Amino acid sequence: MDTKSRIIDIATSLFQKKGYLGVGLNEILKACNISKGSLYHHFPNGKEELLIACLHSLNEAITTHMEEIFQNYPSTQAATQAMIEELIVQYDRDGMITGYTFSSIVSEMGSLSEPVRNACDQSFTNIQEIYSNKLIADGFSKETTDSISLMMTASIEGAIMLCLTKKTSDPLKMISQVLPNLLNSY
Amino acid sequence: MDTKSRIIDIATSLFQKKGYLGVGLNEILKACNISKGSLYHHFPNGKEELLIACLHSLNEAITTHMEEIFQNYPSTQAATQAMIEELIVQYDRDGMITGYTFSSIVSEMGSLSEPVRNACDQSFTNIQEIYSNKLIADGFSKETTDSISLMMTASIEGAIMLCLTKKTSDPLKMISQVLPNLLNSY
DNA sequence: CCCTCCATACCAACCGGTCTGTTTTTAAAT
DNA sequence: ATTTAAAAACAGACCGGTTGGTATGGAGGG
Repeated sequence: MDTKSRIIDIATSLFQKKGYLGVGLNEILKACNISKGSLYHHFPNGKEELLIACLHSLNEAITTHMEEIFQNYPSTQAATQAMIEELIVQYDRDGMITGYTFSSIVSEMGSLSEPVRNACDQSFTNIQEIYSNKLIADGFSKETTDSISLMMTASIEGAIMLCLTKKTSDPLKMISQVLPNLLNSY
Repeated sequence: MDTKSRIIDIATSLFQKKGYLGVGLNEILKACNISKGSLYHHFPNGKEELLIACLHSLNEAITTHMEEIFQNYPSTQAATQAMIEELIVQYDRDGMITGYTFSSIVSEMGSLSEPVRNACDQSFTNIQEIYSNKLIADGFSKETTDSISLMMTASIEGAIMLCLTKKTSDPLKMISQVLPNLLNSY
């Protein structure tokens, strides 16, 4: 794997763990075993450019992974539960959730950097669209689809936040149980 | 108002806007028009002690405010919609939501400082309990109450995050429309 | 020879925090 | 009521360390 991709991968993980401001350049350099010159060769505009590259990479990883899940399950409900189950397994194993959430980035940088905010916006939109497509396939109306997909995006994101706060995967488990009720209520 | 309370108020707002690491001590000092000596007189353990004081203050403000709303409305549904409406008004006016969310703090500091994480946990628990009490009063069963109140906490928190990301209050509006469906599905 | 890639020394700015000294307030003693 | 001592509150210089970022130079392959 080439250096640039390795930097992005490692930095992505670090940013997700500790937030943008929580990670220093030196920490990234050490984790990647590279020098400052190398980093600034691949990312001439510095840390923020790296962050945006990480967000794009993360966005693609999430999208492809979710699409794979949503292809392999017959209904929105089944796919969603499988996806949440994966998040739970990952949390119980690693004590954190990488490769899905970027709330920390948004809340830190959303008001400071438009490019960063846009990248996060794009990711949320993609996620919600995956829900929407499956809901449409399930036969829901356009309006209902918009409502449910947004509710799913928001509640799962919120549940992840609650898991990190409460140091347990219970919130995600509970959401996974509640979402079917929402789907059946339409 | 005494100096210490003023520091807490101003710092709380700054922390919510820019996150913990995004605000420097000097910025706080300038905003409060005080000196470093004064700050360290009131908070001998420095920045983190100040943050925790802010979280406690915020927790109390949220709790009392929500309890007031939930007393003045007959049902969970009405109270929740009124509360979300307030959030929307505030967002459309100020472009941000202060006095409710602390996701930024959790995602930055949750894994670094146990006291901070505990303070945030306490706040989430309090919020959820306000929902729960009203739901019980509405006649929901204990189990159902736990599910719904968690769903409400998570989805509203997530919706706030989406509002900040997308720079529109639409997500909160949508959640406000969807939540009644959830309540009626039990 | 040039261009990609990397390494390192260096920089000003800022970080949170400490220290010392001064002002202001409080309260007890006369 | 006045004096006085102690304590609370505040001001600002100073500190080591770190931050993100730059400039320069070298290695290596086409």
